[in-house]
Amino acid sequence: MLKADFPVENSDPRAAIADFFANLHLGEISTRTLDSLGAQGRLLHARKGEDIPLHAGHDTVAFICEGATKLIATASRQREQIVAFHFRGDLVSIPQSGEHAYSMKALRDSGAVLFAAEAFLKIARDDPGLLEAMLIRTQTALYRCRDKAVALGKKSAQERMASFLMIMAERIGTREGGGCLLDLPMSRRDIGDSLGLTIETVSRQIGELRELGLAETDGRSRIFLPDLKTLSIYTGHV
Amino acid sequence: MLKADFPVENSDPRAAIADFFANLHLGEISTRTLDSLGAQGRLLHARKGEDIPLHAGHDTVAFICEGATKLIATASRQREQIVAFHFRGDLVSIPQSGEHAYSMKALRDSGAVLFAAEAFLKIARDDPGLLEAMLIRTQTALYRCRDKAVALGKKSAQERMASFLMIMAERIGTREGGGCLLDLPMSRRDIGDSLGLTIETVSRQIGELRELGLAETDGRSRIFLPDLKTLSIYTGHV
DNA sequence: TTCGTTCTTTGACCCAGATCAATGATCGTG
DNA sequence: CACGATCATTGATCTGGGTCAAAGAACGAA
Repeated sequence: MLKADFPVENSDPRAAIADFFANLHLGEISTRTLDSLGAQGRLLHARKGEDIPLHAGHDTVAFICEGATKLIATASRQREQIVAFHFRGDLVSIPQSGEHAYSMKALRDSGAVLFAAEAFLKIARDDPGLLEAMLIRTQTALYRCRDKAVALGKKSAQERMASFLMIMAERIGTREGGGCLLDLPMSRRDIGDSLGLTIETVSRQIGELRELGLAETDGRSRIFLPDLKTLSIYTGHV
Repeated sequence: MLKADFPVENSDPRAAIADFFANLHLGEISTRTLDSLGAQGRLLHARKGEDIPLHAGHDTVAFICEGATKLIATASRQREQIVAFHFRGDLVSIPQSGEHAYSMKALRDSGAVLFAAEAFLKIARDDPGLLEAMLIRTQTALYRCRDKAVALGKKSAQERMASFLMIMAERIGTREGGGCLLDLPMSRRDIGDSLGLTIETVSRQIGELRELGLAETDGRSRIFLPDLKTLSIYTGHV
């Protein structure tokens, strides 16, 4: 099991990769491709809060095998925009150079397989299925990022909060009675840094949704959404 | 010539596609792939301000052959977030269904070849080079979108304006003396809808940059940036 | 060139959400 | 299970950029 014995810094990634593909509907994977990926990938585990070190000097491709992570773009000291959250089964690509510096941190104990993007692409070049899977995943990431841009550019604090909860409900929620139960791995600060808001505003917006009967909180991380239908009205979509 | 006789709604896209690949360093393209693309693609021209109709009911892939376009996500009536600007040589993928409705408009007289994403992918599946080109382009779009998310989430109006000008300088600017000359195809409203600001704020920020000696305007569209180095300090990056 | 329309600039004022400041809840640890 | 540290909530106040309003430029058409 991936989570068995932290901290593990390096072991054979082949099994993790096979698992990743087998469980996550990324389609068939040939033994040859698996061997190549196993040889190039670096499996590593990070405890909650720890940094997941990216390939220095190279673009990185990461498979998230287990846990939950945040991808952070640092605009300048003390201004960190969370660009995406990732969960089990997500595939992330991170540029080395560009406008901003990126880093990745574990929100829970997490496992990931990292590749230098170049090496990964070299393998994918010989396996159209892998290349296509990668393309589809990248498109999904792009579409999500565009949605985030709309939220950050055009939505009120309440709309952002409602959208965030709806997205999380879809990605990691569990149906519970008529509603949806969330166990959020990220802090209020993380939510704020993702939505372009402060922790205080996040807290106030959750408070308002609570008063509207659309969210029930339990501790720091559990949120129950009794009525997704009504909540969706508050997202500011058409 | 693409711009010869507007409005042209449909003609053989094969030549346009060949041109697109030949001029824009998308690598080699086989005759077979070109034939397939030619058979599936819809070449269309749009005058300044016109809508570029996307495939209804399908995800769309678009090659921008000529001109300049904006990709708009509509959150709700009267709230349009411009998700990206595209120029000659850009490759755009647009989802049909998702959180928001997307549309594409020409900022100048423009030519584009459109594909139903499914049909395009089917062709690309037999041409790993094309698939890889598509992947690279999609990654570029993702990286740009993340930069936009950082701007929208964490930057002040002035920083967004400076970043915008720097990005445009890189994409469509022409070096002129020690500085850079821009002929922006988009209106102040477009800039505002792209940066999450109002036209008034955009105008005021340009005014401030003018007073700082970092921008000289001439008419609505021409902006000369005499000192990119200093301007970059105002972008809010590290 | 002139006219009319549309786009841009500038000014006055306002508000959503940031900032500052406590207080209260939660949870990991010994 | 009690302590300390971190995280979340709530309240008071401030401000960057939005909104409203009115000139003033720029461009297209005739």
